[in-house]
Amino acid sequence: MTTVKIATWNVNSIKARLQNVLAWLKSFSPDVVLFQEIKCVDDAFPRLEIEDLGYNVVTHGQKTYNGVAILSKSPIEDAAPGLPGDDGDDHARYLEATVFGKIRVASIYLPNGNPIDTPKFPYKLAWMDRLKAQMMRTLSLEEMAVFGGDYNVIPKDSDVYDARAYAMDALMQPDSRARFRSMLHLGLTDALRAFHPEEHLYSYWDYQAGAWQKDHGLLIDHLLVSPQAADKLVNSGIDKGPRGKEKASDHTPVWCELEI
DNA sequence: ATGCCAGGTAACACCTGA
Repeated sequence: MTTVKIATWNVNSIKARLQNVLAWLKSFSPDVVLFQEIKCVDDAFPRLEIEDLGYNVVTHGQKTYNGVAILSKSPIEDAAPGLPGDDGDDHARYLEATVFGKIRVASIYLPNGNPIDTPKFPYKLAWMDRLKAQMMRTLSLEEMAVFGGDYNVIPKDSDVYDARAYAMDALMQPDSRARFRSMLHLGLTDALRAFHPEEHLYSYWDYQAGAWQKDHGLLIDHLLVSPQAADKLVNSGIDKGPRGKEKASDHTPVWCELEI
């Protein structure tokens, strides 16, 4: 039996976060990592520093904005950047690959969608439709799959410190939530919730207004796993450690473990 | 009602984020 620990983390710039990331990789020792918002082109990714810690690396980068990456202590096979159907969409928000020879993982940076009265919101919803279509294709393989990332969706009112404060926010609009639920209805399991049903667990705290100190957070980073992966789930959690460090990202890692 | 903070780019201001 092999235990595979898979974590997702929106690092808010890999270059600004490199020392925090290296320290976390050493101490937490995840086997697979899904990064979002690396905010750099592929050639600028600090690949050597991370490879020195025993990881293989694939990136789907972009200048200044977005950008996703996958790390694995195993070889990484069949990496596929981008979502089918996003012709003309130059946002680097999706990367899928196979790790440990048999687990298909995706690093997802779903569009934020604010403000909701601008084209950004319908862009978010259309992107969610394309993501769901890709999930269906991958699920049709009937293998272990983990779709992790910054979904930019607050699934329930109890996943935010003050639902009223976010009522008009794209992260908790009924249209956003319905699409998130429809992904679960494909047969995906929310890996965090499989072990942690408790309310007011967060993965993001704004830099502003002392949100971290007041625990004014949001739960927007999620790991959705296929039935074949759900059968192998043994644990999950949120590692709040990195959010409390100097020069922290505003997100903290969410993780799960599979016994394969 | 607005800005608060942080990062990137490019320039000493503006965009984006959630």
